[in-house]
Amino acid sequence: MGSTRRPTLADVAARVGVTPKTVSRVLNEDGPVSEATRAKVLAVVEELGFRPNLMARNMRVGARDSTVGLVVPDMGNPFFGTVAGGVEDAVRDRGLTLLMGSSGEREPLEHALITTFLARRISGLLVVPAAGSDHRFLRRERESGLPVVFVDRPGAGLAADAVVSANEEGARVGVAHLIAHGHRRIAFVGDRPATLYTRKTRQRGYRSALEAAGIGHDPALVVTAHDPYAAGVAVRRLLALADPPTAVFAANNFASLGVVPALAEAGRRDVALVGFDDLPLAAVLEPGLTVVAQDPAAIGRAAAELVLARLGGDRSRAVTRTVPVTLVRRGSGELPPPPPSASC
Amino acid sequence: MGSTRRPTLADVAARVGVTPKTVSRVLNEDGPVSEATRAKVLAVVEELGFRPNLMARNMRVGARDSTVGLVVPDMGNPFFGTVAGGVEDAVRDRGLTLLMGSSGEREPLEHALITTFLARRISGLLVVPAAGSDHRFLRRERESGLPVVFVDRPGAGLAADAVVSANEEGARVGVAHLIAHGHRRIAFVGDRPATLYTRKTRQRGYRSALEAAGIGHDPALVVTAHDPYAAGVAVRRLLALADPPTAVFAANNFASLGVVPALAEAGRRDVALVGFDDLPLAAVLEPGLTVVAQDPAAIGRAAAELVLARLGGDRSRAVTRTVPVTLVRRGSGELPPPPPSASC
DNA sequence: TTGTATGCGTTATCAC
DNA sequence: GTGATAACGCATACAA
Repeated sequence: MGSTRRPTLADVAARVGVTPKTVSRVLNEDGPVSEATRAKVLAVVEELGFRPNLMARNMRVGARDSTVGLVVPDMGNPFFGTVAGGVEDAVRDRGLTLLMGSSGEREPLEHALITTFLARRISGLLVVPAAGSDHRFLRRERESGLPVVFVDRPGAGLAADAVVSANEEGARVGVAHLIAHGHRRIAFVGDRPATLYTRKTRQRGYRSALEAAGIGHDPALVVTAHDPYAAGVAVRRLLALADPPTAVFAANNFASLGVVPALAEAGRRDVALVGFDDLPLAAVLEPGLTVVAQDPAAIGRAAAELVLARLGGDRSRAVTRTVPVTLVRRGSGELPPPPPSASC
Repeated sequence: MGSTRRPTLADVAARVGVTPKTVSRVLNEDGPVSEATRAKVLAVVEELGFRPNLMARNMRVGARDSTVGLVVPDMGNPFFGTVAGGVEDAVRDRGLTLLMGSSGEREPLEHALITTFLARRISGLLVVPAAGSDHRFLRRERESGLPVVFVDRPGAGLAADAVVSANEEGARVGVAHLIAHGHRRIAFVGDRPATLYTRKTRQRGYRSALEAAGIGHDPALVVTAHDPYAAGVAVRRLLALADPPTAVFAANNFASLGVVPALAEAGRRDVALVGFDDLPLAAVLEPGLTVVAQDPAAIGRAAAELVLARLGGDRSRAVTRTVPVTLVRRGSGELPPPPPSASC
């Protein structure tokens, strides 16, 4: 039980009465082979259920493994899952397989995962860098030709390709949308840590929209929350301000997930809301949630294509691709501010 | 450029002035090594940035690759993403890496993916079988000792371990919950194809709850929908029946995603609803969506543990593990039926 | 404590 | 057309 060794090239060869190399030739359509032996080989391959061992094949002189490694913070997050799907789609046709792991947004785990991938001699590396992680240790690899692409956020300490969403522009568009509907007191609920790339760029978009409209920046309206609960708390606090916001920009979907119920529970259907990143039930809410939607599948595909291009010999300098976002109007972002009333 | 060959065991050995085997001993803490050479080896390993080649290591006599393969229908689905996360967590500590791919619920793709995984000589295989796929082709592998675990749905044509949710019981509990709140006309919105395992088992639970309550089964209340849109259409049709349902059981989250907006648009806040599988915004809806929540991370972990146990030598017969589900009350499932009125 | 011989399954090279 | 030989990077078994 559990011990029937898989057939090898040599087994097939022996059974046919040729050398392994001939079998190899048939399978890889390499050198010339007589039609007779060719047929015989294929027959025996079928009979024995022979499958070439990719480990052995990839171990040829200097060859890399036919895999690409992908590190994400969390596979359960549909954003990263969809990114991964995009990567896999783009990579599969080239005979590459996806090696995947999650870092839990923790630098040590990310590092360990990447190290394992490198030990496997992956053909390309795609990383959604954890906050604060440093990729200097990848320099040697990059120099020796390993394609590295940072996804969703740029990496640090390494000149490598990157694919990101149009974060700043998306936030600007989202906030400008609220301004266009008459709002001037607009809160920003962003991720923690505040140094996170997506947080910073989106906040920059927020500020630039305000500036473009000649609206002064009020630091009291900018809050940080790392989960829905914290976002809910933050919103309640905002609404309790002496001069509260009439609109909220939720800079990611954890923020949206907190802001939406907080507004609902407070019975504040008059507060406008635009979220960054789409949610499955966004259209079902009342009002529907207006969002700046990202395109995670496109991000994954773009990242994979960069890896493939590098693998194909593209030695040009590192680029950053920006994937467009889309404003999806569903109601919450089109609410007008309350009519100006006599201040108490 | 791009051609500095990675250092090998031999390179390190040469630089230290010992044989490769000695270096190997140091790295694997195998045989005895003098403290002097040990230190020297480690120094050179560091200096050269040497990383053992896992491909080569795994190619030892009869050894399998230190990976497990996971095939899911769709990585963008947070359910499967979370399953994958559970698998990875459980597997990582044992030094195994996750090889992942999505089948798009299509049998040929699933087959191709598995074949590739086999060619890589994975140590274990986890599959969420696509509807209608047959796994007879895996018999040889199973017999030669490859651990195979079906996830979320049992496989066909192969005696292998499986991990599934408590589908039947969950549906029974969900429907019984509606019955307990006074409903007797309860619709069932299930997946397509109706032969899908999860569809069948959940429908069985639905029927058994009805039977237990002495409620006759009305085929007109059972509908099939494969996406939110179809589910919405189906619900509208149900509500237009002469004797419409007062409650709906949505047997998966695509169904919920269609039923919720359909009820909202129809202004039917009086229709009770219980969904199978949780949704991120479920608590935010009005009323909150009552669901039978699955535990995808636990499913992934359980599946991985089965693989590990088999890898550890467990040769007992194939088992099916059932992961419990939980009824989460949020409002929609606790709505009473409308008071009986004179029929028109 | 360290070295030698050998093998894993495949492909490259060069010969016949 | 086909074969013999070496090599990829590491580990196992046995010697020294």
